[in-house]
Amino acid sequence: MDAATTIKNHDLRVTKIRLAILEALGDGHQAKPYSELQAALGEFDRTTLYRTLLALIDKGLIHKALEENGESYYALCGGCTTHAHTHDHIHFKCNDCGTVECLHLSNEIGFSLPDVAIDSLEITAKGTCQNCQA
Amino acid sequence: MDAATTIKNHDLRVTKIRLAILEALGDGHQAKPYSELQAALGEFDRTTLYRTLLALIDKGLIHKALEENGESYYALCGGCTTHAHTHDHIHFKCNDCGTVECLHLSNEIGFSLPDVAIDSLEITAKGTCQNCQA
DNA sequence: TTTATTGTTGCAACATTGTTGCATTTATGT
DNA sequence: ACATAAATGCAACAATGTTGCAACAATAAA
Repeated sequence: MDAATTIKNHDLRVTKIRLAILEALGDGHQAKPYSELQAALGEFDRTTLYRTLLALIDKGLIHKALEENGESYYALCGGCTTHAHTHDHIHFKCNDCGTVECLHLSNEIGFSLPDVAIDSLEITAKGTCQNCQA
Repeated sequence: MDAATTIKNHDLRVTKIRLAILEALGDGHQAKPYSELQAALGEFDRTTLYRTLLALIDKGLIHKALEENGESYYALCGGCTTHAHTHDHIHFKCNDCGTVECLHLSNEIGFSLPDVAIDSLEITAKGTCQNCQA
């Protein structure tokens, strides 16, 4: 399914910046920092980028993978999960190259905490990715 | 051990704002958002607060528990772990009251990812805390 | 294809947080 | 009490978040 169709299917109009953002987020398993999106989408107004990201998140096309040092990382939802907003994956950041990836978990993570009811989990692992391992 | 001694033991001079921050962070298992610290420490310059937080993190007295919506949450290290920067706990945020707590894990979380070497893990759980459960 | 309308965009403006440099003040050892 | 290195406060600027509003464009209907 192409990007335009995806956008339509999520109750959004097909516009230049929306196509551009989906294209900028690439193959879908890698999260891009805001600054990189801003640079790549320099032709559009900053506010428009801001609101478009909100809209895409709201409609379930993308998600905020993590926030680090005041910067947000965004990634496609489709690349990670079948159902939007069901993120059964973790985020991995390579300390060497800085790449942030959405990875599936082979095994379920199960643990419980006393006295609290857990709705959702966010897991960020840091280390060295395959490319950066000697 | 009182706050002043703790500060000294970490190679920092004992100053008003440092004592105030440690006091503001309270009993140690609860993380406070920056805005709350800023409000509580309004008598000090914003830059001083900023640099003091950096210093306390650097020396291992506090840690940044999580970042959410562009806001950082800080908590005492001592309340969570014996050794600074060894955070064998997760962060739990209550969706109702907004409280962020550092919680110990009774069981170890073990999982592996193919092709990457994991150095550290950050886990944030969201749900309902004991107080907010009907 | 033209029109209507509703969503979208760009601009201006302001708030908050992060960050650095520098002069002044303060904590601490001697 | 004094010297000195550390810590603070102030000014200034960058980046991101956020809102209002007028202009514009994507879509559906005529």
